[in-house]
Amino acid sequence: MLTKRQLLILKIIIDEFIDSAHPVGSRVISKKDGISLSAATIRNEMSDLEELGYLEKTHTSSGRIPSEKGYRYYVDHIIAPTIKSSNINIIKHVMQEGYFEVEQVVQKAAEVLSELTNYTAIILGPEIYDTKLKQIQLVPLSDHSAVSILVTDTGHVEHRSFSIPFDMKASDLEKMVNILNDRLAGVPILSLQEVIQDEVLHLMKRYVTDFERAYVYLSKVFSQDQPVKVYVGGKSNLLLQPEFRDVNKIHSFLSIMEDEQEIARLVQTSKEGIHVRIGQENDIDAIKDFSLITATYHVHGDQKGTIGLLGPTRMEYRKVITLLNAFSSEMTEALYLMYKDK
Amino acid sequence: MLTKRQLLILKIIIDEFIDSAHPVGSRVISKKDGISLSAATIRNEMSDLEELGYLEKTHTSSGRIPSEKGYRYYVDHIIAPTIKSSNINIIKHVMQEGYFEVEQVVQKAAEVLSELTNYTAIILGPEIYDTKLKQIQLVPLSDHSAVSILVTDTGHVEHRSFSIPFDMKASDLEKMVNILNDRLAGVPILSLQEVIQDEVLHLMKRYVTDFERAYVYLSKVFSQDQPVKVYVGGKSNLLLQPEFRDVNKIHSFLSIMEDEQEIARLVQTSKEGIHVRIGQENDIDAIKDFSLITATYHVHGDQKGTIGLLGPTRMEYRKVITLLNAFSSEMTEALYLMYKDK
DNA sequence: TGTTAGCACTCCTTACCCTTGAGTGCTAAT
DNA sequence: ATTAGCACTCAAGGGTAAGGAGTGCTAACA
Repeated sequence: MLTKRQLLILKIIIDEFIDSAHPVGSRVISKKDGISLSAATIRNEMSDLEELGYLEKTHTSSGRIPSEKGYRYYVDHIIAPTIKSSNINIIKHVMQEGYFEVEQVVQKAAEVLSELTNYTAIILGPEIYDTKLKQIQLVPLSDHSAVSILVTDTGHVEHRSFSIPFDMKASDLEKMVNILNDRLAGVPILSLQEVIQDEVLHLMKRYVTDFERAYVYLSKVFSQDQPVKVYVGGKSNLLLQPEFRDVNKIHSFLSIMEDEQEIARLVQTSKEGIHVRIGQENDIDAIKDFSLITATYHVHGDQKGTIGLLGPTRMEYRKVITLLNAFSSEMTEALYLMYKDK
Repeated sequence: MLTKRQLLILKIIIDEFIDSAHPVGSRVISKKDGISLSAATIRNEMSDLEELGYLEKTHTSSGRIPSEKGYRYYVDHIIAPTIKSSNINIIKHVMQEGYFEVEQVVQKAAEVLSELTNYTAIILGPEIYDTKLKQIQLVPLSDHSAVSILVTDTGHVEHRSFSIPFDMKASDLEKMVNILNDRLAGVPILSLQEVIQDEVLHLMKRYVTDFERAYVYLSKVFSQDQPVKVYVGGKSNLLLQPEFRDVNKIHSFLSIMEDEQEIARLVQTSKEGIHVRIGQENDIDAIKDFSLITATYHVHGDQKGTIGLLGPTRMEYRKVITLLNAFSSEMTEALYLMYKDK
């Protein structure tokens, strides 16, 4: 257990390092307001804190920088109790500007979030666990091609073009769509394939000539190729941080950011609420010297989305956590208003 | 007019510099195959070429690097005659893997193109000049909200959610959509607004109660917010080039790449075929020390798209032009096959 | 007249040394 | 328990010297 004084010194060092990115020396601390100790005393305390694993040195005679354990302690015990979900007006304002699409809200949130922090914002669109099919539409484009359109009860639209076998009758196609609409409306998106197999295929067999081949074409419509949508804001913002003086680091970082599904895996979490992952705590090697803070938001009660900020381990934890808290609830509210009568 | 020997030397210097990114000295050239001149002679020629504006020095006693005028000459007179649109098999293979969406073809092309060159690929989706409206659909989600869906004759789908005024009758809404479909099917997307104003509004006035307010809501559906779709592949690839040793350059480059509409403006051109823009020739300041090579491709004869590669002025012009030629025709063919019966 | 060898000169790059300053750890005094 | 003092360490920056790549010019040569 740390003494009150060690705690204070640890806090000062981390705050200072977060601000300046330079190792913090004993003299700087001794001059701080609220500190009436000499540099020598501070040095002793710092030496103890290093032995306990909360601080590190970059070389023998350098000042101290926080270790990951230090950051962890800082997040869990020093700032956590002081954070309150502040309802910043700007955010409320931005989030409720009368958008009509989830996409817009989420994209805007990512941009604003990144701008406010200079870190990279990553937002996962609402998951589709609980969305249900509202309607299937089929728009013929020509004799041999058509677009199929799926609409969910949340207003999300998926579409896909496909070819129609040469000898297939238009009337059969129509029958298929009718059957599908009749049977599939209200079915959760994730169960579509299953319900089709169990309940719809035998019906189609009865009414539709040559249905097997037709189904091969239609089934493409139901294959989800993109499980979650990923929105990223301010990739280049993060590169302003002094941590990126090294060009190789920039490149490896950007390579990761090009793979959306990798990003999704990175951010995804089962936990509710705020989740802080510091350095090595991250699952993916490539960002083991970054910190990632995520929060969840909700649409319509059941659908969950994730909103996160990726920055250097030397991150403004307090600010980011406060912001994420605010965004999480504002987004939930904005999306609730959008769907309140659906 | 350059002598044959000057031409040869200019070509060697540019080829060498493209390859190594280092200034080229007279000795290196004198040792090349096909050169039986001493370094001193080469030096005289180089001096002349510099005076003519085709070469530059980085400092008084350095080797030569090509000037932009040099690159321009190289592109126009040295390599241009030797380029033939090679039908590389890999490209054909990649481009015709049985995609069903334009999006997929274009996105894939951007990725492959960047991978083959280590430059950044930028592709503008087919322009909508000539696409026509196929159908408008309205899917009600609840009493007070609905999704409207526009399908074009090329299978492109646009959609938008909107709220329904509380006191509006469902039957009125249906009437509106019927009128719209009846009158707008086959109308070019770009003329939609106009045709609505001229031909549709007075019809609606007759049949639909309180149509003015309804129209306010519906009109949102017809506003194009994204004129062209932009696909980018391999942003980070380009950063591997030695030109990016300077971190500031990286940052300014990435900032540009975040603004899709800026990119679109950058790449857009009215010219058909291959178009090479070297350094200062580019419209936008931010990339005045890059080169941009673009080619056009076609969908369905009339729609035009642009496909481009952005790299350092020290670009592998020959390779890129050959590749773009090949991709341009392969994409045109792949997209033609997709739509041949529409 | 075109080509070439030779040489002095320029400038970049790298290595090395030296100095400076920030910071530590330890000891002894308070 | 705290602090002043001091020796020590290391990074960063400036200055200089050596090495090397390359040029331009001159004079000789074919």
